[in-house]
Amino acid sequence: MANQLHLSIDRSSPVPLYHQVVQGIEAAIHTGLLEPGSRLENEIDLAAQLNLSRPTMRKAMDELVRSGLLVRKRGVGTQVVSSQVRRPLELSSLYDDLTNNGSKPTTEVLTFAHVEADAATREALHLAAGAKVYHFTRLRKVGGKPLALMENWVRDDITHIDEDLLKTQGLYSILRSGGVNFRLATQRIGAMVANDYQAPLLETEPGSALVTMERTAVDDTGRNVETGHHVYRGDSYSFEMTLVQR
Amino acid sequence: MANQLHLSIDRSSPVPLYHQVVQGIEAAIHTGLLEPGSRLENEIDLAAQLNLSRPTMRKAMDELVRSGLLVRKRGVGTQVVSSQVRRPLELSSLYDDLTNNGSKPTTEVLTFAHVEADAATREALHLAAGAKVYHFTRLRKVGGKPLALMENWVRDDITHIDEDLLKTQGLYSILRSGGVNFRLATQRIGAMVANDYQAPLLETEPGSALVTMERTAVDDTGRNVETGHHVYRGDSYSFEMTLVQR
DNA sequence: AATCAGAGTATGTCCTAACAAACGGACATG
DNA sequence: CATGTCCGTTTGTTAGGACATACTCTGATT
Repeated sequence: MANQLHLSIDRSSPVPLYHQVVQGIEAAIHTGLLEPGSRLENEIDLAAQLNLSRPTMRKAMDELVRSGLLVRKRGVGTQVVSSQVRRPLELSSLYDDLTNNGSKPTTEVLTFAHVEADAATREALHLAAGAKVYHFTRLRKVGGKPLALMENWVRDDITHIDEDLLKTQGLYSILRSGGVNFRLATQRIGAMVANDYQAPLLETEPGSALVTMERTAVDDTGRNVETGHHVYRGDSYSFEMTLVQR
Repeated sequence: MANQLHLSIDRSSPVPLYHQVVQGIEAAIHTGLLEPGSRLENEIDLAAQLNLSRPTMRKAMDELVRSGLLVRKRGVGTQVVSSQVRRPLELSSLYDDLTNNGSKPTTEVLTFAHVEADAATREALHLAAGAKVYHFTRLRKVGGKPLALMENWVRDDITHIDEDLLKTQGLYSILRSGGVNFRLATQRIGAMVANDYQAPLLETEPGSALVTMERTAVDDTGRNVETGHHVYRGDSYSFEMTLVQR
């Protein structure tokens, strides 16, 4: 039970100590060194072994508990959560998701415009009347098979966007390059049936099931940077997430 | 700018100080006392005003940042980012959601059985061959209108469950009364079209859009307590959540 | 006048220290 | 034998201090 996890802590690294611990324990869990259900040593001993203070050790474990990898119980100890914990739903775009999975997505830009924002967009992005936005629709395919139809509105005072850029990069990657630090996003997931416009583009039948997602993303300065309305083929996409009780 | 938030901290309360601060600031934001975009005073002054140490104040603000209500920036300060931040997706059941919203849901129990678990269920709940589970399907209505069709499998070594109980209480409420402390859940959200079995029950047409959700919930001892497959009417239900970049 | 350096400010990280509360098992008691 | 009480263990909460780092603004220099 006294699982010896020999992590190496680099005090000269710019990476905070607690985060090094997080990465170390995550790695130990994923490589199977720490088995699901096994108990960790207590915080104080672990901290002593790594020459860290208890608060630092605790902060690391806090993160792991939050992300659902560990479970703590007062008076008992801390153990690795059993079962196969999936990647929690993070602030990432579809493009990120797919490239992380090893697929190679392609993007077609169906429409692209730099126009005055309509009322709904102004509301979503908190813009004043007369402000302009980039408005475009894209079709994303994986392995030649269409997967998602995406319509987005992006404020134009962040970075320049054009059609060529959108073909080669995900939207979030472009915005991050433009200096945007995303902090949070609100999204809503639902369902609809494909209409006559969507069906041929997604190479499916009108009346087939689609997953819908509406999302608005906010950056660290509080600006609502982007809002979008996406639909995914219901037979090949679903949202998977891990919820952690706080 | 120096927004005086006169919170009252009760040191004799069993509620931790940092959590009292969280609740106080949350309340201030929701009542509009703290406006979106406004800057808070710095951590040290706030802590001093409430007679708290900086770590305690910081822990409170950490939680608010995690939940997406505040945004911090080194060298600058902390500000309210709110806008219309919705309730994040928590580990709650539909019944909880609805009762919290003031609606009055009713539940019909369509089938109920105490049976040996099939292979898929044994895998989902990590049960040994021959173990028995409660298996039941329920139809949930709000205002007389059907909203969700739910099929669940629950291990039987937790608490007794019967049909009458399910009519009057949500499943999670029953399990919590049985001593289960939920810690995390993995869920997957997708879409499908209603089939001939689902459509009449949900009082909709075959071929209309449904939101699907599969969920497996884990308690604090690492047991997979419950797994379920739910479908919701796409025209009246969607999942809303706030994602926070860590 | 434009640019760069530095002071000031606020959050970020890390430490030592202490007490509280819950859990589980051992032990004593009826 | 059953039940309740005590105690050691482990996490939970809180304090107070120190230094690091990033950002903003101002003043000095070119």
